[in-house]
Amino acid sequence: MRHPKNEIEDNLPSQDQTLSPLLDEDSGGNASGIVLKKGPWTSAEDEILIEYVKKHGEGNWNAVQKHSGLSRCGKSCRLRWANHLRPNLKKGAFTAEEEHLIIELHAKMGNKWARMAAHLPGRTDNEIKNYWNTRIKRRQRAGLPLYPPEVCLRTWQALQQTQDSGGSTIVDNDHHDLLRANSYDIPDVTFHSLKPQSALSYMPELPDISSCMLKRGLDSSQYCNFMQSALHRQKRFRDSASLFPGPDGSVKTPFHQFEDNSYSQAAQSFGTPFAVESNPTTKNAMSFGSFEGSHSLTNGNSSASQHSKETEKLELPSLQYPETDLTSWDTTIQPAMFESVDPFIQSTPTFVLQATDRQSPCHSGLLEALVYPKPMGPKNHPSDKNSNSCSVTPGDVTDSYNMAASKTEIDDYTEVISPFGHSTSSLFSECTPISATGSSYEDPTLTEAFSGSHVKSEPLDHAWTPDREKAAKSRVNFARPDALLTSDWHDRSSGIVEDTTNVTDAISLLLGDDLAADYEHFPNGISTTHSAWGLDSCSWNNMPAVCHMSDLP
DNA sequence: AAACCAATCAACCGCTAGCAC
DNA sequence: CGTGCTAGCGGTTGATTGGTT
Repeated sequence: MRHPKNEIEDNLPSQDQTLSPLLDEDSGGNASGIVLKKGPWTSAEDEILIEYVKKHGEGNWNAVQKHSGLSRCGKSCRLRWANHLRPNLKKGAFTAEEEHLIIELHAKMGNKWARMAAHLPGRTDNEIKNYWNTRIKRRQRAGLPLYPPEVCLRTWQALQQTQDSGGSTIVDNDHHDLLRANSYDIPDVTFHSLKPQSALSYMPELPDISSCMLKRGLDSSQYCNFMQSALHRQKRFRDSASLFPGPDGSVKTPFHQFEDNSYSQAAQSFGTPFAVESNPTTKNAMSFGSFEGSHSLTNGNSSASQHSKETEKLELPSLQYPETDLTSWDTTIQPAMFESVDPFIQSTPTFVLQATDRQSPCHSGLLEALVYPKPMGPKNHPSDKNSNSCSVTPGDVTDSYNMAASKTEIDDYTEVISPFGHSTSSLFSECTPISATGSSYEDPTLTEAFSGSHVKSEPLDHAWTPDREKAAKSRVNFARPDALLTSDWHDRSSGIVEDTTNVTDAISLLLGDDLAADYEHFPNGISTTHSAWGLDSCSWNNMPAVCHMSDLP
């Protein structure tokens, strides 16, 4: 207890306590006219409650006051017992394992604190909730993504697995509904590849992911700016496509993978009307609040009718799954994270398969969201510009695009800026462990660098050891977008990624061709040089298991 | 030393699902 | 089926603490 004032009152609540302003006015009183106390509990009250529960057991909380004389409402008693008095409660800070588990669980469940608490023995929903809210604040300030990238990827992979297990790219209605309940209302989009063998119908469930990522990683203007800019680039590129005719006269541009209507559909798939209006001058004309009918920003708890105000609330929901999908995590998250033999490699690399084979823009969207986490929070002040290479604001991005109207011009940029104001190099390092010396994903120095101010960093809770480093090197780091595009892991994925232009196309679609062009500068798409991206450090991937997801009920 | 600010935590509030009647 | 009660959940508030200026 942190209320010494009350600790002094070591006995039953005094009269002036019960008459204090903390008195429960509305529940106040009860049938017997006893005024119920509110506010901090005293140790004396605790003892009474403990005694009561010993005698009568848990439950029937409203009877506590009746039987024990405790001037507390049943609700308050239940809460006090559940959060502080019941046995086997674990006190103290969360361990690294617990924190990691919370992150995983939250990625899957969202703000289902009670359900999360069920997976953390000795912890209460309140504790977890407080921890998470603190974490949100911290990471917002630091401009860090809420989830480690690999969590997003695993979630995405699990999602894909769920879809694929249905034998169709079209998600079953139930799942679809569940996802939609937490996503923007984004129409399914069918993309047609020019290549007959890869013609596909892509029904992106990604919106759930992307919307979540958006919700947590991008603010509306940034995202809209980016999408508008990207789509504008695509359109512009298409318009000038004759400049790059292919051998058969077709044009190998990312955009030409899509039919014209797909263009606007693609934009619509992001819940925006701006695809049709590709004029960049309208870039700020919309906000997330204009997503009519969308209720996803509210964590899926609000009806579609509650829209405007609530959608503006800062809500950082999850890559939510129906809990029935826990099984899908068994084969994806748990082994990849916790076991030395990485089943990510053993299993079907769903993520890459879909991302590449289908040249899915939505994959790029996920990748995009993963690698372009928006520096959230109010501390995007000008000083940030000086902190590191994150030197362009979202608004500047569009400008940078305009300035970089040609590939040649782009080549002059030594540091290509992501649509969200990150350099292409920094954006990766922002998402991934950076230093070979063991700096974690939550490296405080990074935190400071990104935020431009000193903030409390996330705990360096993932101790790095040489053994872990070795183990990490033996596997693909899925936290790293580049890892998805490189390594012999590709070869295991049925050679699907042999044509890296496909990947580039997908990325190009999202990033815009100029950024993708920069992307192409890297061997195999993105640098495979471990040191360049800090692949040596992989703390998140080496978290020991608290429990396997397969053990979860 | 004082003022200020952010972080943390305990507790409350409103809402809802489940259940019994 | 409707009503009332209870337990539980998630969001929010407010007190306290600790760090910084």
